[in-house]
Amino acid sequence: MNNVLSVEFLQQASDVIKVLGHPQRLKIIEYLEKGEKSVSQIQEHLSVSQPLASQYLRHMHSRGVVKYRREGTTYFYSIASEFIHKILDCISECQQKVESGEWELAMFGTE
Amino acid sequence: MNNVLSVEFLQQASDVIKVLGHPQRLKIIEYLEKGEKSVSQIQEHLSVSQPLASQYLRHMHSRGVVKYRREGTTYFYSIASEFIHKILDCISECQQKVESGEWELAMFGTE
DNA sequence: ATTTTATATAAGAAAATTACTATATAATGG
DNA sequence: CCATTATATAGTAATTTTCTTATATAAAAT
Repeated sequence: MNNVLSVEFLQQASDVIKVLGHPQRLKIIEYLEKGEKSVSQIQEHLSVSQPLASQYLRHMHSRGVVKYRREGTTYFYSIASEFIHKILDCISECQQKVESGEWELAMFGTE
Repeated sequence: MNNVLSVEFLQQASDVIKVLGHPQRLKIIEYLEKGEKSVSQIQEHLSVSQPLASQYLRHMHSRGVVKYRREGTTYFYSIASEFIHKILDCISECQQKVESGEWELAMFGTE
């Protein structure tokens, strides 16, 4: 618990976390929690253009956040890492606390 | 658990998560887990210039990630949100799994 | 073979982030 | 009052990210 994060781990973890620090990509992750989805499903779910959806997924894939399975011309994407599941659990839990008024998320934010 | 994250929450959560998607800022958070620290302590811990440390902290403060307490000319920063504690727990836990070989963090990454 | 469907890739403009240098503020000690 | 200490703020160049438009690929259907 009091383990010091190594420099290497800090870098790797940041790269993965950065993927989630983006509303649309976070929404994709949340959507994929329900199970694998095709690019067009994801595209519709986000209401973005096809290349943008594809670009999101390529980006997420290159960071080890999602993986895919191909079936004909269709690509089914899914969450690649247990780490992502854990983080999303944590975020969902947080939302519940925030919605119940127990926590606040943005307390300052008057930059 | 199957709760859908709201658009508003997605945006807010992303803003907070984005703060952590940066090795130096993540290192600050980790350091602050031990308790409040002054700017100069943080500066030394990261080996960065004073303005850069201050800028990191201002940035983190504006996103509700850290708070501060003033004592004379010294500012003591600390973690502002339970959410951050939770996320860091999650990350630490992940590091342990990764170090033990149970998980992999970056599986693809051949962009 | 040609067209259609599903998705990937490329290239570039616009916007945001990052980190630097220089300067300002505010409390403290002499 | 002046110097010092601790930190904040401003301005800015360099880099990175983001999103758009245009084009390519590859399987499937006609």
